[in-house]
Amino acid sequence: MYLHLIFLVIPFHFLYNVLSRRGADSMALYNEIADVIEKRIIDSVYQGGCTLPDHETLAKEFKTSRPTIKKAIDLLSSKGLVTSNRGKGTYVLKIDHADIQRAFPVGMQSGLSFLYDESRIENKIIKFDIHFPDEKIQRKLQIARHEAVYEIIRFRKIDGEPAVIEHTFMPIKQMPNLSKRNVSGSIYDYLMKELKLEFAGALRTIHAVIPGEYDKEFLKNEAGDPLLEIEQIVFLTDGSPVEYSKTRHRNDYTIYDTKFYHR
Amino acid sequence: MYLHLIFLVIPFHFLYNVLSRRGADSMALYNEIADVIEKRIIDSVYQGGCTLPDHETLAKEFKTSRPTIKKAIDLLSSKGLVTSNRGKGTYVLKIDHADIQRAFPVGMQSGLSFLYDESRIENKIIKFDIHFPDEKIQRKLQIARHEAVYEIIRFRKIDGEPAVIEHTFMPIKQMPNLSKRNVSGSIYDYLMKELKLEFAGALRTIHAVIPGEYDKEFLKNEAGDPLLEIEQIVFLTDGSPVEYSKTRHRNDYTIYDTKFYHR
DNA sequence: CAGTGGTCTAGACCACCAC
DNA sequence: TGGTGGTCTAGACCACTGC
Repeated sequence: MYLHLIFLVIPFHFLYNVLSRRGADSMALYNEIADVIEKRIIDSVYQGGCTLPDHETLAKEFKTSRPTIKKAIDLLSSKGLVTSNRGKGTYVLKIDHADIQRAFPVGMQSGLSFLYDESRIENKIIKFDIHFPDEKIQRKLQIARHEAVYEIIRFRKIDGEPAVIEHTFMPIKQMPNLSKRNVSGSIYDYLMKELKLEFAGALRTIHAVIPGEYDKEFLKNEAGDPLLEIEQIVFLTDGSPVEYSKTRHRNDYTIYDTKFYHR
Repeated sequence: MYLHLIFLVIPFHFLYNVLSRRGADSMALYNEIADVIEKRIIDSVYQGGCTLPDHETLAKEFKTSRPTIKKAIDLLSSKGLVTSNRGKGTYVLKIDHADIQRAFPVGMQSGLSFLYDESRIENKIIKFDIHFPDEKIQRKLQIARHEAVYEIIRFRKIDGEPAVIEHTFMPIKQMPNLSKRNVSGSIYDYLMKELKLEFAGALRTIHAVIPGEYDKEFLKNEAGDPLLEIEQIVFLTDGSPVEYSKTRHRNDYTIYDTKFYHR
């Protein structure tokens, strides 16, 4: 009888965790729940302009706690799918599904290697150099003037069509043996798979620019056709900058790169 | 003796909440903590490339729980100030303070009213019209073809210098009495203060465009000088779109509008 | 007043890292 | 093995909304 009582006292969440252990590679519960709710929104189970079920109800349905449901909904809110109002409920945004944003992958510069199959991309190296950084590069990469950097200019085509020009500075200390060969494919493939570097994020600034000589020569840019330039600093998970670059895009290839939801 | 024991059993967090009640207008605790930590980063109390104290330590310092500290750190992480690594710690990004991102205010189109004092902005209304929406506008604003919209084209100067041209569509149902007078100042001032509309967020797309006739005429744009166009759908807190617009910026005025941190 | 989302707690278990 | 961040719980109190 005594043992029986003790057994009943084991908390439910312990049993839950043991029975349906979240594996190493599996997503967090709040992530899975967010995905399910997102699918329901896309399938119009929850329709634009209507409210989601309240936290309590969702918590019961997914057999979890309110804070976990809250976190899932916060994710959807940051993606621009729903908006929460204290006292009123969480509304689904009315938006054409074709307009729902696509993520811009971190640390992939133009993101070409992410958006297109490797075989469709063609790289041409215009410059590959090592030298000491000027003041601006020192500041952007937070390095001293005696710490050398690679300077790389690459020109990339998609399906034979001119797409982007990248102008990149990277400190040599994090990748002492970078070669022209590494650079001829996806630099980030090399940095991630070979050097096992891990990326924290990227700070990006976007502007329109007047085509210069390189642009006209390589992008086959019509005179007066504007280019979109993305300037970025990419950071590693230890907080240090690993790249400062400017990437010039022909306008028709940039649409997926520049969609954001702002709260 | 019995009463004494009961008294000790009152949970600490209850006492804490009663003693230092978070007021109606005051920020959430995790927000205040994030601000304190951000200030320490800016003051180099926590330096770029170094780790923050661990969650436990911070929780003790701020007399709060670990999840609250975690939420504060997540905020800083999404702003691009720190990056967290399981097993290793939370690192401060090495970045020049001048580069730290500025927020782009929601629902303010170009954000001019936010960035500049009202007195420095000059508005000229080029078009103010009511008509039925074409298919694209129906889709962007998620309305039926019989629901009329305002079409507004405005040209704005800062300190006498041409800055932006806005081309805006708004459903009349949410603002039946919009007049040319409301539009001559900040539209959002009117929508927020008079109509008490509340905004959830904005979905934005950015691209470079070739100057058209309006642009050349009003922005005094040099031939071939590119413009940055921000296309956006703005949403209310009930999930309905309230604006679809395209805003063309002269490049030199856009720098603060287009800075983002991506994880 | 009931119902909603927003916040916070105290503690637990986990995965991952470095030693 | 000890320390880190990541996740989750069960429950609590709050502010805000709308009846």
